[in-house]
Amino acid sequence: MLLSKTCTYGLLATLFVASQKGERDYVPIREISRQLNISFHFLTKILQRLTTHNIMNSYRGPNGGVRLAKTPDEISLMDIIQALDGNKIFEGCVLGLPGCGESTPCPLHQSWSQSRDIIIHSFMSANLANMSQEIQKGNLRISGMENWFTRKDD
Amino acid sequence: MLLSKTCTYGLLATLFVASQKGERDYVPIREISRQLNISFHFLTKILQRLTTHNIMNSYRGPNGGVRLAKTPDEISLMDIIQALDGNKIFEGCVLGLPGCGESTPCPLHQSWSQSRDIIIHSFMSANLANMSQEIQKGNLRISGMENWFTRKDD
DNA sequence: TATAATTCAGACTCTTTTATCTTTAATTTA
DNA sequence: TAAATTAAAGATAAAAGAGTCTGAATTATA
Ligand code: FES
Ligand code: FES
Repeated sequence: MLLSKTCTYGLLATLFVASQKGERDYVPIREISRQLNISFHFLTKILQRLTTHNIMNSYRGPNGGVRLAKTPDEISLMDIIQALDGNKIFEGCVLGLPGCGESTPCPLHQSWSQSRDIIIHSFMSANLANMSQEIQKGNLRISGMENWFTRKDD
Repeated sequence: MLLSKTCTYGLLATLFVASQKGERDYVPIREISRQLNISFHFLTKILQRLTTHNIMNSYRGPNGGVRLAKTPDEISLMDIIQALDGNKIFEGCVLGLPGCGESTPCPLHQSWSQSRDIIIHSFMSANLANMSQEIQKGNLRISGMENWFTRKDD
């Protein structure tokens, strides 16, 4: 897998928060958990990390929850991925050899570095503003059909 | 990580075997282990799986070891990757959502499917014949500098 | 036939990831 | 102040991946 579970959950949750309409300030984690069918406690930990990375703000107590720490156009998917998975996915040799570069290429370096650049560029240029618009229009989905059923709370 | 450790070890070992010169039939796993600095027993299991997938032939006893089951141009890197990591890497949504396609795209589908196609094409078109030539010429490396030191046998 | 070299097979341990459970702290509201 | 709501924090457990260990089976060679 390119992205860890932690990372995909973080991405989905952030996209969910970004695409929330309405005047309320904070979105409760429990609601995100239910809508996206992600374990509440697990999601809490993930969002805590996003909070410490200054991608989210959190607030405790009634009407509390999380919200974006910046405007949606200032947050790229790459920011979230790096906060949760680090950049070990994008740097380093795909075969695990020490070092990665044109000077000492492994057999996959040529094709991989090309693909990698495309992926990195995509993740950096994709920000929450663009995507949340499309999500609100219904052109993009951030959940499967499992949330047609309700998740049992944990 | 895109590829598991199992998979990268399998790729390196296969490339090593393919780039062996000489008239001997089988390459002992212990020698591959030493040259590539991979745990012998772990590598043994990996090569067993490649044997059952008809990528390698094995032979027991003195002068035994493994060899390619087909000619190098008949084995692509994709064959090895699929034998060891399956195709779950290449199929399915990068965000873990059920299903992946143009009809129900997730926010990363556009960029990911493009990158994915490039990667798949690279892995399918790269065969052992091409690569072992380059390795023998010294243009490609299949190990880091750790094999400048000897690995303690396990 | 005895011995050494080698793969095969399975159980086992260790580590990381993923997930759950419980308690604590902060905040609002009545 | 008391009660309810919510995130924070930590302990624990389950699952998967990575790696180790031991013994058995096969084969060549002396
Ligand atoms: S050296 Fe292997 S991917 Fe660059
Ligand atoms: S739907 Fe997510 S990658 Fe295709």
